[in-house]
Amino acid sequence: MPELPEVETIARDLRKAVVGKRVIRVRLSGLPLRRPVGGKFAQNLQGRVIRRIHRRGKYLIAEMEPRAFWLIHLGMSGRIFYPPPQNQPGRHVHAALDFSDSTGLEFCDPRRFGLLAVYEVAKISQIPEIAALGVEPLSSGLNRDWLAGRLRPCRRDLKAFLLDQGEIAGLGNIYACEALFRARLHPLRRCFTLNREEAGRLVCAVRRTLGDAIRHRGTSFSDFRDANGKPGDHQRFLRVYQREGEKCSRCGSLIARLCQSNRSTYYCPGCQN
DNA sequence: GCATTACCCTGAAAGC
DNA sequence: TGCTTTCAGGGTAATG
Repeated sequence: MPELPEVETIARDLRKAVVGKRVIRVRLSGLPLRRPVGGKFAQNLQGRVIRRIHRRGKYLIAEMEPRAFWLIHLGMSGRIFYPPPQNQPGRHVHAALDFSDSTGLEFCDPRRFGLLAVYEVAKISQIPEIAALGVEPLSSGLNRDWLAGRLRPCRRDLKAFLLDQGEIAGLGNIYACEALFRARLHPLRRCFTLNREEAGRLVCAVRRTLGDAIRHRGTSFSDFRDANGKPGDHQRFLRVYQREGEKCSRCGSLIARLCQSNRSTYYCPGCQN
């Protein structure tokens, strides 16, 4: 399930691989993703050259020339193959691009929660999905003062806040759980109850959790693979996620699980409060 | 206006 | 062995 570290890993791979390539053909499955991917999508990509690859939150953005932006969200199970696998026809391939140098790229998404779109706008910030995103967690915008200010009027619990892409862009279930563990904060704590010191702890925890995961090229359970088809390595370093019943590495209590917003939250009842 | 819930989807795992 | 059920979760619309 691609969150910020997984998307960043793919963005870094693609920067080396596809910048400068011209799209000459786009084939679509015709099946809808989060939104239908129409023929206009293919028309808008064909003939354009990939100039830069950006990441914002969990979105990949290919900056095209003449000016347009190709927006990609991997959803739950989206994968990008560069180059596409040779030996087997890809199942669940929803977009296949051919480049002018005879290479190609495929977007595959079994669960179809992903998103593909092209926007002919002047700036990335004019893309509606991007404009709706909150602070980038690895930027200076995420700091103790900013977070304390956002938490003060908020009555939600911390986990829901961390998952809100309009607040902090890029955290999903895995890294929200891990960051709360690292910050020693209980996922059910109401946001407004945090003091400045705790807000500062959470900022550090989010940054370090994401930074470590990027260094390990993301977390792979079943779905995530980088652009070359290789799994990430960070699952070996998770301290609470999917470790229900195991001993906490910090205090020895047993890791517990609860259900929040229909998602599993893993935490240590001994040292998160 | 804010917070919560239901829904979309398919593969993997569990249960029978 | 094979079928059915359950679970996983990102984003969004609907609901409270």
